[in-house]
Amino acid sequence: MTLTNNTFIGEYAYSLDSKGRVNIPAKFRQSLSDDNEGTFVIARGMDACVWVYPLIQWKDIESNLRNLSSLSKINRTFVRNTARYASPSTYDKQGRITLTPSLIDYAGLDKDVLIVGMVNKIEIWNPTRLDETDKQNLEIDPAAYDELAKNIII
Amino acid sequence: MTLTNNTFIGEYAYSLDSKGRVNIPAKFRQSLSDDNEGTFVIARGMDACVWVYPLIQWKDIESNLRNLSSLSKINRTFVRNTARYASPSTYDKQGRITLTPSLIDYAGLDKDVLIVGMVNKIEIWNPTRLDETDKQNLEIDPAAYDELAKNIII
DNA sequence: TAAGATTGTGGGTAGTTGTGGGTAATTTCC
DNA sequence: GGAAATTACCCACAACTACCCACAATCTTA
Repeated sequence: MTLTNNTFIGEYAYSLDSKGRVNIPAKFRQSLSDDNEGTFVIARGMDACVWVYPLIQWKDIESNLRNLSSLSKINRTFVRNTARYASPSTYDKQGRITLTPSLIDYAGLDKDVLIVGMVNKIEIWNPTRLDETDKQNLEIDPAAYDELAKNIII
Repeated sequence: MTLTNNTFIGEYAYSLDSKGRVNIPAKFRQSLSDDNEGTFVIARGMDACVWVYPLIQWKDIESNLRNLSSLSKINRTFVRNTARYASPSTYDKQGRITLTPSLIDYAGLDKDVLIVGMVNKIEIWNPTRLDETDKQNLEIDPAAYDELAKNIII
């Protein structure tokens, strides 16, 4: 059984090897549509984790970035911050992508990593950091959830 | 794996040699379409860095500049500043382009340089200056920045 | 339950990439 | 026109990356 293309849910405990490689869960790979050519784009997450986009998702972002004129300083800063830490990575015959040292450092990744499906992208976490982030997020203002309720039904 | 043609993302720490040459990252060269004939146009960046355009991208800019009427003073200044310091540079068999002394001076480049993919162009930075610029950019209006991010980040 | 297929993990190797320097051709300047 | 400086082209090497193979654990299926 496969869900919608390029859709990722669930959580997996995998390991990062000495060469900076992590496995992409088989279910995630199966969900990838062919036009991604087995390629993801890895980038800095807004939280302390690595974001992994299917190639065609990233191309959307890229074309939006392309339309921002570099005459404006805020545009330059935004494009730089977004593109700078992003890099394409195709998975090998064993289904692994290679992370960059810079991203491993940013996310504080160690041997054990947690891979989380975020529907349209994937997150790679250091389990300890995810725990900490979770605790902080418990303090989210209930009013914020009320606001969210206007936008989504579950 | 190849991304979109003439599209550059990621960050690379390379070095400028005694002859003023810098390597163009292999991934960037692979992304270059054939009609560029291995040629870039190097120019002054709006920040304290060197901008490196693929030839055909630069041709677009040229035709845009052509359409700016010289009746307006700001147009004249802008066209002059843009065109004045620009020069083409073809990479050698090892994939390196040669920078002009004027641009090396403008960007304050030393041995260690940082090459940053900016989607439609490349930036070459002195790492120290980029750090400083990053710090200054913290003063950017967060609301305006978030508004930008909201429309682009997936 | 047993056999086969799939999946996650580790490591070796050959090709690619980044960097330095040498030499010949070209340009500049007196 | 000739010397000096600059530029373009070539070669060499070390470090790294991508690709390949191997194996154990898990899941699937008959």
